[in-house]
Amino acid sequence: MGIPERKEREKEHRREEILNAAQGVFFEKGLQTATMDEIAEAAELSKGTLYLYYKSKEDLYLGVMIRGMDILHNMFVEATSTDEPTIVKIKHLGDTYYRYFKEHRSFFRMFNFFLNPLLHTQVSEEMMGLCDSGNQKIWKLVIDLIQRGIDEGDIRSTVDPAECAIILWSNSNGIMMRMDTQEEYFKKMLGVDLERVMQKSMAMLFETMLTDSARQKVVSVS
Amino acid sequence: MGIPERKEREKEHRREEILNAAQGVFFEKGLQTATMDEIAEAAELSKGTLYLYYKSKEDLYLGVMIRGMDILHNMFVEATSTDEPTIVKIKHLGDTYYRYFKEHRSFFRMFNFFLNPLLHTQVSEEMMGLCDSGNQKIWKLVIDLIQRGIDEGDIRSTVDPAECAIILWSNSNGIMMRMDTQEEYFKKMLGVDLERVMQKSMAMLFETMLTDSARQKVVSVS
Amino acid sequence: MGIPERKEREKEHRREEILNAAQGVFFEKGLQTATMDEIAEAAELSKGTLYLYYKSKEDLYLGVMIRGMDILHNMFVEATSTDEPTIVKIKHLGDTYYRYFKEHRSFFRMFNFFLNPLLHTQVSEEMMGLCDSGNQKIWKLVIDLIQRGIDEGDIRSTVDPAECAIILWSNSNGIMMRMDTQEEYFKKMLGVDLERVMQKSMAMLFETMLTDSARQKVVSVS
Amino acid sequence: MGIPERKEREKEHRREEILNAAQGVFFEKGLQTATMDEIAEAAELSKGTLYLYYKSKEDLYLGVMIRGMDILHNMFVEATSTDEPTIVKIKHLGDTYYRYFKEHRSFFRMFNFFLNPLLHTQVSEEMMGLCDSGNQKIWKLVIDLIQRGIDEGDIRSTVDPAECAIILWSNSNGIMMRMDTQEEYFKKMLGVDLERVMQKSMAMLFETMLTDSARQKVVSVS
DNA sequence: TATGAATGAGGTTTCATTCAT
DNA sequence: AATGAATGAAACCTCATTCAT
Repeated sequence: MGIPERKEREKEHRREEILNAAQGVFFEKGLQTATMDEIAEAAELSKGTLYLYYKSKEDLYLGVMIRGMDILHNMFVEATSTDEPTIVKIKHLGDTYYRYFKEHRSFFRMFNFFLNPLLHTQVSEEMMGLCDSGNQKIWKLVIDLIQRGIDEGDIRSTVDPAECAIILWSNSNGIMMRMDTQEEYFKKMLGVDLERVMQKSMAMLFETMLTDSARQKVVSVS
Repeated sequence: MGIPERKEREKEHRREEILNAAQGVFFEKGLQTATMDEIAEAAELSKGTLYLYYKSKEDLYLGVMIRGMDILHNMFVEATSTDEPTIVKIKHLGDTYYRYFKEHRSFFRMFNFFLNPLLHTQVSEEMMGLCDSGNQKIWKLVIDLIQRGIDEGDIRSTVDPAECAIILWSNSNGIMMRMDTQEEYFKKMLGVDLERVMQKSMAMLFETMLTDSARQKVVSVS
Repeated sequence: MGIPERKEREKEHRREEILNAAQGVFFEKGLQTATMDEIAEAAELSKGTLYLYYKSKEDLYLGVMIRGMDILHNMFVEATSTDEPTIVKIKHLGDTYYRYFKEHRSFFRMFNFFLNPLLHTQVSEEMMGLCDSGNQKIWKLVIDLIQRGIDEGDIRSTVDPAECAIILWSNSNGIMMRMDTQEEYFKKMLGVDLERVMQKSMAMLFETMLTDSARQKVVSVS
Repeated sequence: MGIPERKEREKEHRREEILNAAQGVFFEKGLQTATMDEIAEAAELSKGTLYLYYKSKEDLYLGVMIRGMDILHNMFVEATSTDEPTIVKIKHLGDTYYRYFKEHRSFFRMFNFFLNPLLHTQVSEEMMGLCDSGNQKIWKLVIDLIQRGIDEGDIRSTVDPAECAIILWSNSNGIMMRMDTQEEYFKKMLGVDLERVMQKSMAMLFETMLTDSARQKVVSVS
């Protein structure tokens, strides 16, 4: 009794070790450039063994990406585990996503990279399922919070919480992608400081969602 | 008399034919999966000839992408070549970008794909220069129009036109990227119609930029 | 017990098989004309496997060449493992090199071909190291023997053994290169028998090195 | 009358220009690495035109090489156009060849490179003929001079002049080839100064050829 | 005569994946 | 469970030579 459990634990442990190795390689090289040889070497395992635990290179990539999603989720949970007003928490979510971008740039990149469907043709369904549910968890957290903002009267009742979440995310994510790869270019070409742009646009979007009564609270807080 | 000119025309024509072939292949397969063999076959030319006209696969890719940028630019020019009020033209730009997304999806994808710098290491400087200038032309057009909106008193003078353009674009582009690959998914998972989201978010952003006096004009127009 | 050893043996065996195949192709076609496809086919292996064992075509070439150097070294060792007088052994070295030229012509060619540094840019450092040390071993053997000839009073003490070795080799090697490619040509054009030329020139060089006392020994021997 | 001659002159002039261009490229890159494109560009002509004047890249290579042979021949003629004793002239030939090696290194290399028959499969018969006759002219000059040395009683009558020429050339050429590519290597590995080796070996060979009476002349001269 | 566009076979090398052990 | 040798298709690119104009 307990032997299969131990085996299971060991297997899980090995999966994590492989993921550690893959993470290092993917961070440095990206999906296309990374090779299974490099990952195997980093994991101090044979290439064959990798395939024992993950069905394809892309599955491995997704495995790492899911880690990144978990990190973001945890950061979101933490950011909203205070006893501040909901409206402030929502603001914190935005800040937190920006912090995620800054501190976990490689995960941010992986995530955006993988949105391109042409680039993952070998993903297994299981992995895709895991990925979806991780994704969903995050959206749910954000949407629920916005809903609560509505319920509490700080966000206009005309706002659809899911739509709102998407807008906030699309906007900030879009700018961050530019920050990631073209911050200099925008600075030179248009004389624009992307970080400031993001702050302003987020503020702008926030404000349009707030009820009149909420606006004053936020002003006094920030 | 005119022989070198004809030669030049023929050469340009051949470049276009190659681009046609490449476009078909890239649209279907993407940069990574497409092969020079396929493009050569589609162009009914030898592979060597391709390299006579374009220095690398990535240059060819950029060549196609620049077509897409030209198309967008032309659509923008057309959309603003009316005698409507500036503020309405700005609104049209947004609609036009959405139409571009709908009607020239593959170009839209190429463009977003190429923003990832990891994926183009073989681009020639000339081609990159062409690409940059095409890009710049579009930004300039949008920014100039916003500036005019400010000058005419319809857009708040506190708005920075470049920042404003970036915000509008980031937001719409971000949502379109989701529409492109995950429209169904968002519908199922969150019950959200992304198209509606985009319309709403654009409207929202627009509104925050308008001066009080302008708001009434727009309302009466739309 | 013994399993890793057997694996190692098999691996070494495979390396040898590949070298066998490469040798055949290089002998026939030379470095430039030989293709990895041909070698792979000759080895009845996939091209990829070749690269598993050798890093480049040039490494493979060096691998074959090192065989040739080993053969020559062994012939030299054998030629000097008699109990004849040193001075006679030195003479035997010359004869042996000529026999090497006759019996291992292709190796002789490879060796001379590879002296041109323009033609090998892809050689790995390991392989180059092996090559150098093989080369050195041969020079050492010759030089040591000449030194011994000096010590024993048969070769003049004014002779520098390394210089002497170089002179002997340059001379014979130079003539052999002509024999290899232009024996007929010299016969027709100048009525000269290159083989005889080589014998004579070697004899001439030998004689100038000998001490007076040694000359009589050699005369009585040959 | 005169028009065909002028045409012929112009054609010859164009051939020379092409050769100038080819020489520059071959000197820098060697036969294998040089491309017809580079040569065409250097010649400010189209690639097609090159083939109008020379049948193949290798013919072009030979064309350049023949220039080098002419240079050497001229240097030899000049070196022997004095009123010094024949035996001194012969010595001068050796020095001249060394000067050729030093001052026209690229020609020296071309010449030795082209001795490898595997590397010229596309040479036309005409070109090969030109090459042979240039070669022959040089050998003849040397051999004739040696013969004169014999006739004048300075070189032993047992010496065959052609054989002697070959020996002298093989020896010096062999050492020069090492000097060209491995001078450092020999210095480090064996502590040998190749230049000194060459001087010594040449001196040694000379001496063995001289009659007793001639030896004293040389001593007094050098 | 001169052009230069077109060819196309061939070059080496890479790497995700499989499978016998 | 783990290995790692083997695969083989495909990748991008080059370049001597030809030929229609």
